[in-house]
Amino acid sequence: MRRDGKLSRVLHILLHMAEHKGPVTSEVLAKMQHTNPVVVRQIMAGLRNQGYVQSVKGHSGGWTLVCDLSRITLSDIYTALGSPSILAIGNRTEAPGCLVEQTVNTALGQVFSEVEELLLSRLGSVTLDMLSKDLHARLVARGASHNHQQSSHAC
Amino acid sequence: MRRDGKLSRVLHILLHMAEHKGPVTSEVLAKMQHTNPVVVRQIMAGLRNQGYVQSVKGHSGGWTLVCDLSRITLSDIYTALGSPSILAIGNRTEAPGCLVEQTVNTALGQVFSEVEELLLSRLGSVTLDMLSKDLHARLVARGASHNHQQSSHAC
DNA sequence: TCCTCATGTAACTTACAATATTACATGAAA
DNA sequence: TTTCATGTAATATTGTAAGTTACATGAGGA
Repeated sequence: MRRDGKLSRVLHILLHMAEHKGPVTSEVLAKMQHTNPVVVRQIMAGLRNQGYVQSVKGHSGGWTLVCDLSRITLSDIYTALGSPSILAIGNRTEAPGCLVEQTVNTALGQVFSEVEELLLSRLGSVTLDMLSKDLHARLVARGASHNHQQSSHAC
Repeated sequence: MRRDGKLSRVLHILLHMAEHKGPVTSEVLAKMQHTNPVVVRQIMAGLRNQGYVQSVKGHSGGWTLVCDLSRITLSDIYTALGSPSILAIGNRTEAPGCLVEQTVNTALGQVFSEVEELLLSRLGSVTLDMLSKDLHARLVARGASHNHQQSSHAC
């Protein structure tokens, strides 16, 4: 099954923006992800609507972070992306009136809800700030203590 | 993303078989699920390999349960199906050397593992027997206390 | 003013995995 | 020996994420 990579992708983008002074264009972000600028804009649209980032058109335009990283959790981001489906397995509903199907779907449905709840709660316990601090620790560990302008995560 | 419905499907099949004396053909099971007999055989192959069901060819052949329902959990079934992917969201690996990507993937990876662990543990806590008892409770609740031969879950 | 840069978005194409179908082989019972 | 049923490979269909194209909008700069 094909897995939705939007969350992973947008976090990569946000961390990059946090390291960068000034706006970043969709084209730069797209190159970083080996994808298309339009895909970047589509993903970022949700974050813009929530006010987490800002986009500016024209010369020296692009995307800028406009939020406090310590106040945004991964579940906020997940929600801004439109809460894509979490589970790759699900219930069939071929015979809605069938008691057997109802039995199965109720049992599985309870398990699935519990799992989704855990996922959201775990995502809610991680802030972007925590990820950013983790990134800096990795940069130091790699010995990449140059200034950020020509930082070592060109990707 | 398209969700894998094998687990839901195979549980429906197993509960049906539990209600039925004697072998059931793939064709009957397929009609019940509004699908194709070949799909049923493919799904059931995994269960047969684990010894949970038996298949017999030719006249009055078909599928039979050959296990104690109280000793088989939903996670056993899930495993017999080949442990299909659980999560619909995942990490991208466009830039494996990138520290940003490593940071993001590590954080998400931990969450994902925890979630998968919970799912397997919850599936492991439900036996087929429990589902079967639940089904009977529903049959009684509907007032379908006729004999099982012409039971009300024709689907 | 006009040109260039950048986003905004709809429409369309591609890629891929789950499901469905076809075709034919195998083997058991009537 | 005919019929019924499974076993399985090969192929087709379908649903969805991702990628692409095309064009509109709007903000500087020459």
